[in-house]
Amino acid sequence: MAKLANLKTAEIEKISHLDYFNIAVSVDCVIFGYENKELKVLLIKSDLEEFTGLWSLLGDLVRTDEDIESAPYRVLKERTGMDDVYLDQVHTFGNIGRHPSGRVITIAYYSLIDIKHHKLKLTHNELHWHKVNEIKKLAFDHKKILDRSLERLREQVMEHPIIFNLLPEKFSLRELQDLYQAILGVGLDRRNFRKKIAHKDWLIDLDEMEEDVPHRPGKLYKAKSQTQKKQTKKKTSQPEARSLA
Amino acid sequence: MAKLANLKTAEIEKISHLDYFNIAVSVDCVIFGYENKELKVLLIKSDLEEFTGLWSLLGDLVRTDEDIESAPYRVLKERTGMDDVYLDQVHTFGNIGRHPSGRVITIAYYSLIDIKHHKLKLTHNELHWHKVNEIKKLAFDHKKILDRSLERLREQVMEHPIIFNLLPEKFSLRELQDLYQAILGVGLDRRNFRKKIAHKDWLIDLDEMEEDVPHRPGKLYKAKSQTQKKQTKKKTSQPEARSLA
DNA sequence: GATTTAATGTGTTGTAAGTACATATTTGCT
DNA sequence: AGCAAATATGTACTTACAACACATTAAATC
Repeated sequence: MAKLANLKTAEIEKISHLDYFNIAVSVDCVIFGYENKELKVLLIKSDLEEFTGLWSLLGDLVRTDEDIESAPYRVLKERTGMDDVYLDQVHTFGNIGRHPSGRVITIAYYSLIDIKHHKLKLTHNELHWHKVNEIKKLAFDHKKILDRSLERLREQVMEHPIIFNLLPEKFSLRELQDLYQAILGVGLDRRNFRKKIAHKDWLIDLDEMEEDVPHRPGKLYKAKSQTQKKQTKKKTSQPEARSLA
Repeated sequence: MAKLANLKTAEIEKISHLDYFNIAVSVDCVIFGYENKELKVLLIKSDLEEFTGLWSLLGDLVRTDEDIESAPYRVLKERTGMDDVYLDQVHTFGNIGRHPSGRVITIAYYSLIDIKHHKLKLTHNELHWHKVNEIKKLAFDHKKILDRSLERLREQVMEHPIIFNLLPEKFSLRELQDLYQAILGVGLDRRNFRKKIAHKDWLIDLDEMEEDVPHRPGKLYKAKSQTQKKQTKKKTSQPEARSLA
């Protein structure tokens, strides 16, 4: 372990192994779900004395033999049993004092899963879904991580077809709109919303109707897969003057 | 160092210190500059045998007694002598094999500095500015880091007044447009560009003119500071239905 | 079976932003 | 004086966004 990064060699060799291998690396997952028109996040009771009574995100130390991208998948798999999940790296947090037991930096990921579809072991774990809106305080710096992740989700959800990971396979436009509203925290005009979604080329009309609803049933849609995209589009937009907005 | 992250206590205690403190943490800085209508990045000759002849980003291991956000500032200060720089975290890279000497994950930052304004010790360091467009290969996974940082810069530069960090204090609209074009890699219509910039409330008209240019001189502007923003604006837009575009 | 309720499913119109494009003006240079 | 190379600004067309109204459908109730 002679040379690391871009330090000059002489500089490095004065440094013992332990001087630099003193930072632990963890991942934390902000697992979003959606239920009853509310955005939720999966939390676990903190097992640290310093944080008794507080909830925290699901995380784990990164193993020395796994890519960091693999770590959040492993956490998700272990905790929810799901392994085909949407995951996106948000930010890395590493202030000196963020972990009471030592120097631990954490790489935050957010994940979108369909609450109904997973099989949590909610019983023996102290694992619960919490309404995002009602969370005031979390263990560690996890509230800050949550806030940042929600901010990122709000940015992403506008431009990328990821929101469907929070819904069952078939859904109506009303359900989709309710979900957008829950995430963005605003009300949307139904007619404008539908127009905007319609020309995004994200949906497939299933020619099926909602059932067991106490009103006129709406049409059901499912998300178009990546490969199904842009088949109806006339041409690919060629590189031209990009907007500055 | 008994309990870490959210592992169950029993699980933790089987694990020795060295099992988990085996990952080193570094930061790498993608330092962007602008010169001769071209976007450039500051690189150093790699001092690793595996990468002889290749260039790499400026980086260093994170010290155990500094916040991770402080590390890139330290690197910038050491290498360029500048300490009032724009820095933004981009992404954390941590594949197992990314560093030939051991397990090192790196947190990437990009920085925007005014090439003319800093005082590099370009002589005794093997430090040089490279045109971003012409970079094909770098040491480590630094090409991937560069690509990702440029992508982020392109996103940010549209919506936030950060581009001015690449320019001298006073600049003309043509210089600004050239810079946008260099970053975005596209041509922009001069008249539309000016209109768009004009209503962004980012500039102060200095009532000065360019000098020593071999053509009609343009007006000079400087960037409006954050506190000077929105004074001319009529009202703050209140929370309403957010766009989905 | 007629009425009420609570949704779905369009359509229109005004405004703001984006795009393409043309002409006159100012300075330095020869 | 005339040319070269920019600045500076305006207009018409088109597309996206926001606000808003009405007819339709199915289930539940009377």
